[in-house]
Amino acid sequence: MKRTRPSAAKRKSYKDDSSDSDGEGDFRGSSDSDVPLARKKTADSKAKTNGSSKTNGTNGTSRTKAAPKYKEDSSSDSDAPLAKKAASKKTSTPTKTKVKTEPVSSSKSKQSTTTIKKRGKEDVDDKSKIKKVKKEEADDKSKVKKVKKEEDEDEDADAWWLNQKENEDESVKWTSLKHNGVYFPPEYVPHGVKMKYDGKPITLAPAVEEIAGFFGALLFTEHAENPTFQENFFKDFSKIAKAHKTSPEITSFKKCDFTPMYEYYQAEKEKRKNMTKEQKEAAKEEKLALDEMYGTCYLDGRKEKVGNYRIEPPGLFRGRGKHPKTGCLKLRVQPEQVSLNLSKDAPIPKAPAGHKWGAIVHDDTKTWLATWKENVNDSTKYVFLAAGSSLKGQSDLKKFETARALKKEIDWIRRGYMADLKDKKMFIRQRATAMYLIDRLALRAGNEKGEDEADTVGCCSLRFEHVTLEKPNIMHLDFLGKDSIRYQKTVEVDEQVFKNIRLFKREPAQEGDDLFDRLKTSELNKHLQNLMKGLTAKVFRTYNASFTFQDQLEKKTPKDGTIAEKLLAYNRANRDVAILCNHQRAVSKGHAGQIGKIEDKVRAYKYQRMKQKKMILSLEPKLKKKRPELLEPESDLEDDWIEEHEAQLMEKERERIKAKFEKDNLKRKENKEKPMPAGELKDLLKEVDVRAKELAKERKTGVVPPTRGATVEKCNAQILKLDERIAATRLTLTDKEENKQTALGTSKINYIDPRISAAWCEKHNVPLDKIFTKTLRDKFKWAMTVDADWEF
DNA sequence: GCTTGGACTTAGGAGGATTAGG
DNA sequence: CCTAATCCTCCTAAGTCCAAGC
Repeated sequence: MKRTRPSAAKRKSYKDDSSDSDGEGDFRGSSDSDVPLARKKTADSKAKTNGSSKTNGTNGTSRTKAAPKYKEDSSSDSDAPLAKKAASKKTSTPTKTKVKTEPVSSSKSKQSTTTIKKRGKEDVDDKSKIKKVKKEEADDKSKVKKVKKEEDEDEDADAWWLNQKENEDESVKWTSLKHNGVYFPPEYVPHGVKMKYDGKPITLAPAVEEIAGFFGALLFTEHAENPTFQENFFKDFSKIAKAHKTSPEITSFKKCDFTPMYEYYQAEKEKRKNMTKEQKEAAKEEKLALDEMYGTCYLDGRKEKVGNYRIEPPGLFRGRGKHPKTGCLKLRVQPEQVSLNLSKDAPIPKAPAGHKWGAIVHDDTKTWLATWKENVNDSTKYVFLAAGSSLKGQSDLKKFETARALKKEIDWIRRGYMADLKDKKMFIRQRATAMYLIDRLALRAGNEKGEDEADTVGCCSLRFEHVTLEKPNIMHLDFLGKDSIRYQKTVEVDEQVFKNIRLFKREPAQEGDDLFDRLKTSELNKHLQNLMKGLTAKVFRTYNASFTFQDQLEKKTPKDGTIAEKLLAYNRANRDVAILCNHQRAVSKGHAGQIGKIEDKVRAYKYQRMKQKKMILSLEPKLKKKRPELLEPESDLEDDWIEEHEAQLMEKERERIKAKFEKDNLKRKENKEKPMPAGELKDLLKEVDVRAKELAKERKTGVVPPTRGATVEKCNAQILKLDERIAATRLTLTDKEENKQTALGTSKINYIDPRISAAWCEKHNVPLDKIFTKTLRDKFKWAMTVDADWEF
């Protein structure tokens, strides 16, 4: 069942579209829609949605709890917790979106600006454009250059992008398809390790042991600690245990102790790590053999890679966020459940011994090779071709061509929805407002979701509690999006958008009610299709991502920079896109430590700089007046730290001397010379002690006597060098900090037209493999033949 | 029409492989 | 050379969108 809006049925009765031609006036009371408790979701879940930002979470729960049931809409503007955010206000063009999330975000507001500022100039004939697109589309395709012959000579026949046939029936995906079926995970091999129940080891039948093992392997992970996960797991586990008549019967999760199994699997892991070279080699061989057998197929006579040919092994369903079914047992898939798709003339692969295939179909309008139903969510699983296959490549190309088509239409489309923001019909207003958000903020469409899924939203499914307003036109968004990733941004929106959202948030404003209460993604997409063939909500994401990337890349690339500098620019442009699309990753567990290390490095440089400065003063005391900056203490350099740092330096020095001494002696031995006496080493080490004392004295007096051969000039040069190093290290520091929770991969793989990257590499002489891994080069091979001047 | 589910893209994390740094 | 950090691949969940089915 769908998790339809609580008031879905009632909605009609009091908010019928036919009655709202009078615009804002129709938002009347009818407070009867009582929201099911199930709706009591909060946005603060999901540990990985960065604890740091959690603290200032302005989302629904806290405020709605306290807020009066029917508050004046104005109250939402002046909510206390938001007040301080006003600092983020920007007095700039209304369309500029200032995104304010984590510490550093200046770059991203820049990009939004550019995305936006082009609009509004040309005035165009709306309808005639549509026709034009088609023609241009065809032109663009022919522009794709002939392959410069490269390593792939014999693969020329595989270069589907060279002979793209026009007007081909798009629904037919292949004329011939042959493959070897799918690979099933090996049967379970019992290990006999006993879990404990009520403190005592308990014997389990293999089928039960296997499931206990699933949980045991996850012990001490977030999943195993999650109560929902435990509950779902235990329900399935105890049922199976009961069917196998364990004694005693397993009835209480609390009495279960899976640690023996946990330890067993840990040991297995360790074993795997310590495999000998030969064993590793053998494992590789095995994998290669499987790849050959199942990983390849023939599509229209061409050899192509299959993606996920392994049937998913049984295990515990690991739903993300607050998935109600997380922890449920995912059963082993039997061949009888699996259907294969191949051509009529293709030999039918043999099913595993003693088994039969569920069905054999010959559907040339489908790209899947195999499919089955999964038991937890009753969803369909597929085996598809790999990302580098022609089929995937073609749809990738099509996707980006649609996004490019949007680029040509975007101006009038934007003008259109901006005008619609004031439409009398509430439905149209909501639609326009949603389009605005999807376009400007790159939100996802936001389909309705079922009750037995995690409560996450996209644009059309936003609820009141996800949006708060702050006068004059600031909007705070805080909700869980796909994969329960938190979307938390503060943006400046168009005045009319602000007014509309305030209007949508009017009574009966209750937590749980939809912001866009009469808009569905299907209707939105239908409208988009009318504006442009192939246009759907997700195209805006693709378009904005690729456009932003190209734009930023152009601006950031230093024309005469080194490759490394250019790559930095590339990654920064990439990051802008990732931030736009809210692609996040968990902050790695070592992050804080790594930052600390780099900070220490900066401090070490500062320490050296301090020494140099003082040395200058010893050389030339007069400079105290002329260059007072020499007297200024370095920031962030505490006495305690210096002392410790020096101790470390000395310790390192001693280590170094010892190592060198031993190495020298080894050499002498080889040369049949006498080893140096141990006394020699002692003397060397004594020098270090002397140096340590000197340093202690310098610390006390603050005077650093010049080293041999030191001059003011040399010291100045040193200081300059240190300045540079400090700046550079600081840069990596901010870079790292900014990157810690931003994942660049997703946008690179799915949103950024690879031809932009290919052209850029060509233009700036950057080797392709610096930006695309082998798999990505393979996935994007259709895009690698563009000229340096290709434009998205 | 409206719902349901099929088919395909998009998503982050796990864990192994590789590279960098000490 | 060894270890830690980073990169890359695999895995499968979770979206989007559309068309079938009522």
